[in-house]
Amino acid sequence: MSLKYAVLAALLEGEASGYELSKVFDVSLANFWPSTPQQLYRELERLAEDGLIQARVVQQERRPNKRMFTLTEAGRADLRAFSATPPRRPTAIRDELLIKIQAGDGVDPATVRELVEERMSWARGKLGRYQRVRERLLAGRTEEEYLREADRVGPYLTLLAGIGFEEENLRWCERVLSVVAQRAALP
Amino acid sequence: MSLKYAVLAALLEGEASGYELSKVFDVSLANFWPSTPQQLYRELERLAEDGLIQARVVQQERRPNKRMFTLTEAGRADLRAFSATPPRRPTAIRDELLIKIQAGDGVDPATVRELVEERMSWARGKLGRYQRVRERLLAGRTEEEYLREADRVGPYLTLLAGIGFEEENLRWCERVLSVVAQRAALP
DNA sequence: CACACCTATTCAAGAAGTTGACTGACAGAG
DNA sequence: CTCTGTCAGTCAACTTCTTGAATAGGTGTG
Repeated sequence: MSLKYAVLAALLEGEASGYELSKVFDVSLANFWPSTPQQLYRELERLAEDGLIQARVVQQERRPNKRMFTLTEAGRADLRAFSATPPRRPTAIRDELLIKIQAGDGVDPATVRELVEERMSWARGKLGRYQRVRERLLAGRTEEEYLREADRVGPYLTLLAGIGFEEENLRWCERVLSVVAQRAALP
Repeated sequence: MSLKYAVLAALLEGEASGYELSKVFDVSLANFWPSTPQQLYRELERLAEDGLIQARVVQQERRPNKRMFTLTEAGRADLRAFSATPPRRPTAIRDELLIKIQAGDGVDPATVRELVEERMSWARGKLGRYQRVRERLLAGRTEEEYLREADRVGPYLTLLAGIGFEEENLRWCERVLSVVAQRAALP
C-alpha cells in the first residue's frame, strides 16, 4: 500500500523512467522502503491507470524506448494527503543478523565475529554512499545554508535518518564484538 | 524463510505455545522480525512437520486446550547452522513516516510536528518496555556481572540493538523538529 | 450486570513481494 | 572478437503476508 506513496514521493524529484526509479530506490529510498524493479513496474502501471502519474513514451535511437513518468496534480494531492496523516503501521525492521545473534550463543565466537565484521564493513560502505549523496545535496553550501535555502528538505532529513541508522548500527556492532571477545576470554 | 529461525530462536527460551510466542514476538522479537499470530501458527505447523520442533497438547480446564512446542535436537542443529552463516539478504526497514517526511515539504509544519511527536512518544514507550525487559534479564546484577555469568547473551545483545535503535530514532526526531521549526520561522 | 478484553487457535481470501528467465542492442575491457 | 555490463523493460509462477472473521468460555471494569 505504501510503495505507492514511496513511488509518488520519488517522482517529486522530477520525471523518471521505471528503470531510473529502480536505481533511485536502490541507493536512496531503499533505506526505508526496499522494493524490486518488478514491484516498481507494476506499481507504475497501476498509478498511471489511476491517473496519479502520467506516462510519456520516449523514442530512443540506440536504446530501447522508455516511458517517462510525471506526477499529475491528482498524484500530488494524494501524496500530500498521505503525508499529512499518521502512519497506520509501525516501523518494521527485518534483520537476519539479529536472529543469528539472538541464537548466537551456540556458535563459536570467531564465526560470530566474522558475521559482525561483515555487517560493519557493509554499514561503512552504505555510510560512504550516503555521505556522497549528502555532498551532492549540499552542493558546496554549509548545512545551515542548505536548510535555509533549499526548496525541499524532506530528502535531506530522510538521508540523515539513514546515516544515523548506520552509525548506530556500527556502534552496536562494536558493542557485540567487545562482549563476545570478553566472553571468549573466560573459562 | 527467516521467520522459521526467529521461531526456533524464540524456543531457545524454553517450551511455549503459539499464543505465548505471539506475545513474545510482540514485545521482544517484534523489534527485528515482526509477524502476526497467523504467520506463527502456520510456521509452527511446518516446523513440527519437519521435525524441528515437538508438539504436546495440554488439556486445560477452563481454557481452550493448547499445544506446547519444544525444540528438537534437529531444530537446535538447524538453528546453529543458520546462525553461523552470513545473512543472504540485507536489513530491510519499512517506515511509513520516512515517506511522509520525504514528501513532507508540501505539508504544513504543524502537522509534520504532530506526526513526529507521535513517533517520539511511541519510541519512548518502546524504550520503557525495553528497559523493563532489561531489568528482568539483569535480575539485580550489574551488566558486567550478567555478561560474565549468564548462559546466553544473545537476547541481551538484540535488546541493546532495539534500545539503540529507538534512541537513535528519538535523536533523529529531535533533529527533524528543529529543522522544521527553523524553516517555519522563515519567510 | 453489561460489555469488553483475554486465552488459544483456525480459516479463507486477497494483496504484496520474490525469483528467475527472456529480449535485444550497444559500449567498453581484455 | 568475445565477454561482461548497462539500458529498459516484460512475463510467469510462486511464496509470503495481511486482513478479517469465527469460536467460546472466562475474567476484569465501570
